[in-house]
Amino acid sequence: MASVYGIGSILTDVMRSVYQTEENQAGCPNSREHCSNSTLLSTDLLGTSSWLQLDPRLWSRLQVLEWLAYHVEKHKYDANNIDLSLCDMDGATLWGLSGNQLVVIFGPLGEELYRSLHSLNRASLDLTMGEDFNDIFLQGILGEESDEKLLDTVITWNELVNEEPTVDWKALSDFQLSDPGYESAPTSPDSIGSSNAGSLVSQAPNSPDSGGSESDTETTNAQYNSSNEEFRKISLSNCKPLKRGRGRPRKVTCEERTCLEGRKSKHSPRGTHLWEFIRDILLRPETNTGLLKWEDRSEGIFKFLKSEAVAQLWGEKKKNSSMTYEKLSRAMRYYYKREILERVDGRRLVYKFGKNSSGWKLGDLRA
DNA sequence: CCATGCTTTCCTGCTT
DNA sequence: TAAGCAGGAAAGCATG
Repeated sequence: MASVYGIGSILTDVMRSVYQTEENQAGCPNSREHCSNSTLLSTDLLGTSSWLQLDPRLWSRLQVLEWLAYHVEKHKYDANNIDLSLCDMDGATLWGLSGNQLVVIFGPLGEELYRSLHSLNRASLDLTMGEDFNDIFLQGILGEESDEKLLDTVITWNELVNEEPTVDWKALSDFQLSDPGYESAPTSPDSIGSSNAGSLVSQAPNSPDSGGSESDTETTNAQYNSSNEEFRKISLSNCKPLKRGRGRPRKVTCEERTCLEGRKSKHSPRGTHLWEFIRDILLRPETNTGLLKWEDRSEGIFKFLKSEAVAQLWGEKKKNSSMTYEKLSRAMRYYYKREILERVDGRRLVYKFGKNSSGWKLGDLRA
């Protein structure tokens, strides 16, 4: 059993190995830490590391190890509790892991690692994008139960195929990076989905909620959605909603309701609002494939280019296949009163963010 | 259980 | 004529 401080030498070896690999692959890149192994190991571990200055998702494998070593040292954590074979990942992969996954891998230290990772990211993003963006990113980390199941699944699969019980980081990464709650919500086969081709989520008709109110239900979503149409057919025959004059009829049939009942979030933070959904499509070019465009970026004026497609995406997000632009626009009009949106008279499909909206201004993103 | 906020649905009338 | 807009009414649903 290695001593508490044994992690130093163990990680040193791993880091040296990674360092050599990276150096061989990319030469000796730009920074001091890549050019002086001894310097890196002696000083960077504790406090002045290159990882500290970077968004964690941009970390190299080496920087991930630096970061790990720093926390192991800092918390005098027993290195024997860590399977170093699981530490070989870059920052993007690391970022994709949920808190539970980090605990599974790193034991009690996982919690601290998770906090550290995301506080670092918050600090980094605060410099560049503003709080709203941070919230969006952080909200994507909430689907822990399903993540844990996925982790189990991946490990079990590897064991089944007689490999070392290592984690398929690529699979985990793909899942996580495409799963971050609301971040990846806008996915549909004919619009945004193409930009996410290959991800697990992009192939599913729905996507999680930014606020987490749905994010912990994703494990069951695919199951639910795959049988959704069947539920509809069955329910039409024996559980029709009662007729009424005006107002909102039941959206979910009784079977669907039964199916969904186990999916409620225990602690749903604020859900995603429509205006935030719209805003984030506008702000994220990779998901905005001709759906919306800025008419006047500085004034917050934007236009629907594919109104029905946006409505479909909103419907997907809200698990509502009957969403239309007409309904969506009604919700948009309610924002006028709350001054989240302002009217743009005489222009069809054009809206303007109001003073009670946030996160879209260029100043917000830079502040 | 209740109040509240945020939609969602339906509707009528109007405008483009 | 179709599509979109405006806004009232009523209901669903999550949350506190």
